[in-house]
Amino acid sequence: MGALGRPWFERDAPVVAPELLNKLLVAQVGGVVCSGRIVETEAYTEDDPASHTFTGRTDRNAVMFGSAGHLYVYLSYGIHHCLNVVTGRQGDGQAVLLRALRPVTGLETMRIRRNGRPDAELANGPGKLAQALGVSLTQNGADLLGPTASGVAIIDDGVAAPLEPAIGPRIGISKATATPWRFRVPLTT
DNA sequence: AAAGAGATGGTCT
DNA sequence: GACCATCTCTTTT
Repeated sequence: MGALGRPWFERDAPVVAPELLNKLLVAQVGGVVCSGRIVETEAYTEDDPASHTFTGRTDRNAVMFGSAGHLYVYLSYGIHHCLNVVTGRQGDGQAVLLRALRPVTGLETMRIRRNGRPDAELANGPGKLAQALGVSLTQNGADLLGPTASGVAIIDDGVAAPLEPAIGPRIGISKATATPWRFRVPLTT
């Protein structure tokens, strides 16, 4: 139980992505605390054609070039928000996209935010989990390691990352589609 | 069960 | 003006 140190994140995204599995993402928005266990991630690096940072630093992706352990939020398709954890050394331009959570606390609020959708569909996608937690561009750049000062944090509650995560190609991209940088917690029996 | 299309807006060429 | 790190609803097998 406890916080992860910043050095823990100062490694390449493809290394951090599988290790983020089973960590808790906690968000306090509007006085309500919601949390979920991270069950699917994707890695994006600076020399990766599918990454927002591939063509260099811009206003939008500036956070990705910042220090590790911060939250990079962007608007996807003009409708949804997607949450990323910045990794690597300062100036690197790497991040891990959080693709799915298993809801742990704040289910009632999540159901409302997700418009009464079935529990299985509360946070089983990158846009869905952002909506369920109530996180949007307001939290872009938030420090995920501080004592909840930002309202969003990643916590290690002692559940280890899976020894053999399911690995596959990333989803929803048109470049570098063969790179196997998507990681999932294996289906439990 | 699978495939298709519309929504919707910031970012970049 | 094109392109999306998506989601949901509708239409078609």
